Amino acid sequence: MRQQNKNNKLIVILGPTASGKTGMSVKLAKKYNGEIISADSRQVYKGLNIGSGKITKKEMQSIPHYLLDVANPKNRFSAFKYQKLTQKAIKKIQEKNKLPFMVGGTGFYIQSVVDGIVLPEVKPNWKLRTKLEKKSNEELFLILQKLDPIRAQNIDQHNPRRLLRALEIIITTKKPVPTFTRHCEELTSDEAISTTGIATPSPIGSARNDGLNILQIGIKKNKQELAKLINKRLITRLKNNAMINEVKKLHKQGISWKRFEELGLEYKFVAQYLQNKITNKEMQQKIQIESLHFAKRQMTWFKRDKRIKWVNNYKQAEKLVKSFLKRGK
RNA sequence: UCGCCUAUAGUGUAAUUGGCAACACGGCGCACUGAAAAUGCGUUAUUCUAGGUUCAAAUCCUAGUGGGCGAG
Repeated sequence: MRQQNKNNKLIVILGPTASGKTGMSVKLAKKYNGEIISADSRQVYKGLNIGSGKITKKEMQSIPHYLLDVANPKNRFSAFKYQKLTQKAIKKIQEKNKLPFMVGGTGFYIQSVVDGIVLPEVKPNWKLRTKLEKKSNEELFLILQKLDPIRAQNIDQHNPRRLLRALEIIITTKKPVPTFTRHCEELTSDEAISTTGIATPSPIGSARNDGLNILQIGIKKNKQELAKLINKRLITRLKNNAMINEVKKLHKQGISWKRFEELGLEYKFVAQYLQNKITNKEMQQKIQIESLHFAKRQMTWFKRDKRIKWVNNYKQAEKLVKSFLKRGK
C-alpha cells in the first residue's frame, strides 16, 4: 500500500522561532522546483506581517506561498482549518508537478498534516465555552470524569482549554472523545527503514500519511545563538516604528487589546506598551525573554518526533533533500 | 570612632510576632485530541557567619561580617 510516485513527497522545514526557516526554505524551493506552505499560526492572519515575521513579496523570489493571509485576525483560526487548507494546497502543488515544502514553527499544525491526525468533527462552540469557562477547573474535571472517564484519565486537569474542548466534544456528539494515538509511538517501528548504503546512524526522517512520503528537517540552534538572533530580529522590527505602527493600525481596524494578548509575543507586548502599561524598554525585554520561552516550548514539542532530522546549515539540509528525492525512485 | 536600623532562592518581596519558609519574576525541565506565539504542569533555600535560650528560632539574646542612616 506504500505507493511511491515521484509526486507524493512532502518536505517539512521546521525549527524554533528566528532559526532561519524562511531563508532556507526559499533557497531549497528554488533549487528543487518547489512551492511553499507556511505552517505558522500567526502568519495565517491578514495584517500580522512584521510582528509575525511574515515573508515579504520580495523575499519570496516568485516562489508561490500558501496559507498566508487566509484568515481575519478578528476571528480565531484553528488547527482543523489549517489541516484542511494545507491538504488542499499539497494536492494543488502536486498537480502542478512541483515539490511541496511545509515551513514553520507551529508544531501542532505540522503534526496535523504529517500524521494526518483525525480531529473530531466538532466545531468550536464559543457560547458553550463561555458558559463552561465560569466553572472552576475542578468542577469541569468532575463533569468530565462522569461523562468520559477515559479521557479524564489522560487529560491535564488543570488546563481549562483541554477540559473545555473535551466537554465540548462530548456534549455535542453525546459520545466520549475519540481515542487518539500519539505520533511517535506508533510510527517509529514502521519508519525504521535502512538507508541505501550510506552510513548514517540516525533513522530515516520520513513518515507516511495519505500516501505522502515525508522528510522532516529541523534547524538546530543553541540557546545563545537563538538569543542573539531574536534580539537582532527585534531591533530590525522596531526600526522606524514599523512594528508599533502595525499594531496601531490593526487596533484602529478593530483588533481589541484583549485579542492582542492572545496573539502573544510581539503583539501582546507592543499592545501593552501602546496602552502605557509597560515602558518601551520593558516591552523589548519581555519580547526577548518570552520569545526564548516560546522557542523552548517549540523544541519540547519537536524533540518528541524522532523522525525529524536536525541540521545546522543549508548545506546539510540540501544533502538530505537530495538523497530523499533520489530514494523515492 | 560611637549610636541606631538592616540582612530570607539568581532578583524583588512574604511568613498570623517563637510553630510545616510562601509568592512573583528569572533559571532549568516537561505536557499538548478544532484557541497552539495559545493554555497548562514540575523543579529551583543549610533564612549572612559563629555561638546561645527553647520541646520548637527566619523570628529572641551575644559576637563577628556586609549594607544603610545619624552624630563626630
